[in-house]
Parts: sequence; structure tokens; C-alpha cells
Amino acid sequence: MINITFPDGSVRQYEKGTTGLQIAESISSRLAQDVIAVGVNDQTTEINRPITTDASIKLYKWDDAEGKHAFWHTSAHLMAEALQELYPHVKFGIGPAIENGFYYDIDTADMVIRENDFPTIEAKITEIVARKENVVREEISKADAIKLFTEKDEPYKIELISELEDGTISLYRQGNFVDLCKGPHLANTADIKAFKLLSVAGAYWRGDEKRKQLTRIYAISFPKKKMLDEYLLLLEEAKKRDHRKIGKELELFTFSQSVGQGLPLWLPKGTMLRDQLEDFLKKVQKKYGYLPVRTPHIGQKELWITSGHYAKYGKDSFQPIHTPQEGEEYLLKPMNCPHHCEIYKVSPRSYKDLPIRYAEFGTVYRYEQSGELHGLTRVRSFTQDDAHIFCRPDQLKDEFMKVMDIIFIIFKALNFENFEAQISLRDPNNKEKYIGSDENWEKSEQAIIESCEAKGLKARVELGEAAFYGPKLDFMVKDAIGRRWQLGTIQVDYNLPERFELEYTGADNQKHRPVMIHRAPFGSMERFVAVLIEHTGGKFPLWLTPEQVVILPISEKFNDYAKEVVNTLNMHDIRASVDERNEKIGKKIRDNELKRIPYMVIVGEKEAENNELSVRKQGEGDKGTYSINDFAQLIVDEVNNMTNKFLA
RNA sequence: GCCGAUGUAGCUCAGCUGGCAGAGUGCGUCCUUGGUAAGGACGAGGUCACGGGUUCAAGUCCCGUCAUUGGCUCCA
Repeated sequence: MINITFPDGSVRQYEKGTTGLQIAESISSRLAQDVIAVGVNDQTTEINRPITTDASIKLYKWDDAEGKHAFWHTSAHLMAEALQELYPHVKFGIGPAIENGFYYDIDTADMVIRENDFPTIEAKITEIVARKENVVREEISKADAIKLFTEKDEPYKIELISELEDGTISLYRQGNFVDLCKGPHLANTADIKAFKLLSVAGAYWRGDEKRKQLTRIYAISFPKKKMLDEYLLLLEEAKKRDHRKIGKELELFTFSQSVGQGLPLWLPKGTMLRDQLEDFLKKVQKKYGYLPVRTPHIGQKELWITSGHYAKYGKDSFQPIHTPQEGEEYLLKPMNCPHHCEIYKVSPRSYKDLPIRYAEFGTVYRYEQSGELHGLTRVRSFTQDDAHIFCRPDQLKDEFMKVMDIIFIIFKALNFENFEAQISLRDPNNKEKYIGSDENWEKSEQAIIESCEAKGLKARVELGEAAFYGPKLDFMVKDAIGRRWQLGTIQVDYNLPERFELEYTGADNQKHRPVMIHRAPFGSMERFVAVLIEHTGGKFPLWLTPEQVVILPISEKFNDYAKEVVNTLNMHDIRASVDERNEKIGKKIRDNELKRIPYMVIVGEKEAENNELSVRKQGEGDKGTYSINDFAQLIVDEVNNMTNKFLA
């Protein structure tokens, strides 16, 4: 007999060789149905693997990441099996489970797989699932594994095996398909009830652009058909919220081929929205003692040689602009910090002056690869809500925490209730990738870690994700349909002050180096607006939305009254207009609903006579009758409620 | 930059095995002057992304370029 310890600490005895499935059966038949994988002493394994020693176990279901992982991993093998049967010549790369589904990388030789081929592949998968094949684990020696895959002529597998330790090589076999794999897997492919191929793309073998590009097929699968339907619905919802689509519909921004790729043009309504965001952050920053600055869009190349950016990014940037007479070289600025450093240097600084916080909505230009451009989230010209804090080392932690406060205010004001944070440190095994002394790196990293602790912020720590000049704290928000977006960032930097020879005079009358904090709560205005669009589906909060109120006259006879109303509302700083079109009221309501205008005001004979308004709220309908002043007050109060509490 | 897909009216899209370029919506004019999610008529609007080729004939087939797009790589 062996002792099995459950997550709640209870211990039960089972016969030696009992499987996870049998343990689940001994608890409930429902659990036995749902269990997908078993954690045995923190190692995830199959539910049909015999357990031979005392162990603590966890039974994983679909709701557990480990369960999904095993499910999708087997699904990847299943898809590979189908591909092998349909296209016997394909060579297999890797086929892992990912956050939402899985993929398999295959070498198709000259054959091209297109999305048109998906129904054929899906039909084959359905056929295989009906065979109810068992998934069987085998362990073989390295030599045997190489022999097997040499016979099968699978060069990518051989490459993978040759890098593995001998003795622990496992294979998983189902039907005629066998794959090198650590596992764990489902016991039988029949559990995969719903399957959908999602997209096909090129992917370099092992992520190396010098190696062959394989065909990657993305897919997802579920234990129930209903779950697949729900997932597809979510994809539909994401499509509806696509900021590129809504940006066009609501006339927020556009791109022009004549202007150039990745160079967004902000239309009046988009600009109004963005201005609201900028004004709000300016007010918050004012409260926190920031000083506004402005700097030009270009600067001498030497500026970025000094900063170290030129050495790292110069070749892959927009190339220098030359002055016609002197042949001097200027760069479009890829970042604002060097300019701000020069502002710092404008006069000698005392320790009493610090911290100094310079803020600028600074537009920068980066040559992103053409394949990487995407709507407003990845562009070649964007505006950072940038600021640089120059402080004494003893002020660093305090300043860092104040920046965190600003970021929390922004997230709260914009209803991003769910967010995560990531501390990005340098890769200790790869120090040559970074500039700056070990000592400074350690100090910077420590400051970030301590600030998070002091603020009670649980942050994931990632090694090797730091910027090349310093560690950083990044914030990821979760939007209304559960997708994660990276937004704000805070970075500690000892290097630039060194490179620009920034100084202050200490109380000891000696020269000292300040520390710099780079920070951008929104990240970039372009990206932030994109995320905001997808988060809200274009239904912006009242204080941000470009058009807050539209007046809908019942007929043209009441256009004049409607214009009076607009004038009054405008006097209260309310963004309002009249829908003067010769349309019936139903049509006007419909069109303005689709434009996601928060308040519609209907005016006809009754309202004009009594100096009243009939108010209608977007998505809710008729709200009854108001006097003009009461309505104006309603809007003003609603806007104030949304923002003023953060500015008090 | 690389691999795949796509590019037709302002927008969303149809246009089969090559044979006179279409719809809806938007826009303009007129009729209608209305009460809480689409009133009606007429009209304008196209270098079928661009360049080349095959063909009696190309939106359609082939090649190239550009852009968009799904990924890969990259991301100060």
C-alpha cells in the first residue's frame, strides 16, 4: 500500500500501482470523468500512469492550467496525426500547448497549406477522434530514439533528441503516430470533442531567422462543443471591438498610404478623446510636482551616441537627416530622455533642487519592421506620456512609489480594475547585453523590488527582460473581455546620468550623480487609445467621449430650439451638437446609438414650448424630461464624479 | 525583414469555369415634417491597388511592386 496525500492535507491509502484515474474514481464518478491530468509530487503526469510510491497528488481538471495544457498538447499530437495521414511527406517540428490552444510547426516541403485546407484537416481529425485511440507513453534510450526518428526521416525530431540527456526520453504513441514528447497527455484522443483550426503562419525553426521557415498551424480544442462555440463567440466579440474597425467607424484616426505606413493621422474626434486623456494626466502630474517641458522632434546624432542608443539601434532606425550646408547629422528622436537630460544640465543643481520631474507628451519615431505594424498598437510615430525624474539615490524609492501611485490613479480612472505587474531584471548569465556597472544595476533592481514590496504590489519577476540600460516595472491590464495588454512602464536608470554627466552638489559640497526614473503611465497615447477602444468597445466614459450629447429635433421646425440647447450646453463645457438631418426620429436615434453617443436629447413641440428636454441614454432608452439647466448639471456632475476624486 | 492571405464606389462587401462593373450603406437633390433603434423617389460616385504579361477579350489567369492583414523575428 502507498500513502496518497491530497492538497487539503488528508492522506488515504491505495494499492501500489494505483493510477490517478482510479484515485479520482474512488472519490467520485464525476471527478473521474473530469480529471485530465494528475500532479504527482509536483510533476504533471497522465491519469493512467501507475503511482508506485507515497506521493502527494493533485487532480487536474479542465479549469486548471495543467489540465488544459495536457488537453491541448494531446490535441496538437492529434492534429499532427491527421496531417501525417493527409500529407505523408511532412516533417514535424514542435507542437506545444499555448495560452489559448496550441500549434504545430511542420515542414511541408513545396506544399503550401492554406486556410482553405482547414476543413479537410478538421474532417480527418474528426475521423481519427472516432477511432478512440489510446495515447501510450513509452520510454526509450537516446540511441533508440534517434534510430526510430531516423527511420521515420524526421530531421527536426532528431535534432531535438540529440540535445536531450540519455535515459529519460519519452515517446507518445497513438494509432500510427508517434511523437517525441515529455507529456503529459490525455489517455485517449476521444475526449477531444471539439476542434477548430484557427490560422496558419510561417515560423522559423527554433525561432531563428537564419533557419528554415516552417508552417505553423494554430488551433484550439475543447472537451465540449459548447465551449468551442463560446470561444468562437469571444473571438467574434474581439473582432467587433477591434480598434482599427471602431477607429474607422467613429472617425477617430486613420492612416494614409501617401503619408506612410505606421504613421497615424488623428482625426478631430480622436484628437478630442486623446486631449481629454492628456489633460487628465497633466492635472495629476501637476498635483505630483511635475514640470512641463517641450523639446524638438529631432536632435544631433551625437545625442544618441552619448546615450548609447545609437550603437544599439542606429542601423535599424530611420536614417539621419543631413543639413544641406554643413552636412551635420540629425536623428528623428526615438526617445525623449536625452533632450530632458540637456534640460537638466541647463543650470547647476543642488541637492535641495531634487527631485526634478520633467514631463512631456513627446512624439518619437522608431523604424518598426513593416511586418510588425498593427493599427495604433504598433506604429512608427507615437507620443509617449513621458517624464523623467532626476533624484538623489536616497529619494529613489520614494519617487518610484509616487510614480506607482500615478499609474494606479490612471488605471482606476479608466476602469482598468484588473492589472498585473512584471519586474524585468537583467539576465545574470548574459551581462554583456546591458550597459552600465554591476553596482548600478544591483541598486536599480533593488529599488524596484523594494518599492513593490512597500506598495504591496505582487509582481512577477522576469530575468532577461530588462531594457538594455536598466530594469523596469511594467503594467499589464486586463480588458473587459479578459485580454491582457501591456501599458505603463517605470524604469530606473543610473546609466544615462553617467553618460550625460549629470550632477548635483550635495550637502557635502561635493558633486554627485542623480538617478533617473523614466516613466509612462499610458505608455504611448496611440497604444493606450487602442486599448481603451477595445476595452470599451467604443463606448467611452462620458468625460472622455468626443461627443457627449446630441440633440435630435423631431422635425426641422425645432432645429432652432435645438441650437439654443446646444449653445447652453456648450457654455457648461459640454460637447454637444444637433442632428439636423431630414430624418425621422427613429432613424436619428438608431444612427446616434451606433455612434455610441452617451446622451441623446429629443426636442419637439412639447419641449420647445416648455423649455424642456427629453433625455435618452445610450443603451438604456428614455430617461424622462429635464429642464435645460438640470440636464447640464447632470452631465457636469457625472463628468466631475469620474475625474475630480482623483485630483483632490 | 521572412512565410501565408487579402486589395472592386467614402464604408461593408458580391462579382462562378475570362465576355457591357454590382448591392447595401453613406453622400446630393426632391417629396415627406414625423415622438424614442432604419419613411420614400431620383441622382452622382470606379484607373477593379499599381506596373507588366498571356488572350480576339482580363476585375477574373500569370509575374513583379506597393499597401493591408494573420503569424515569425524584433521592440529604446
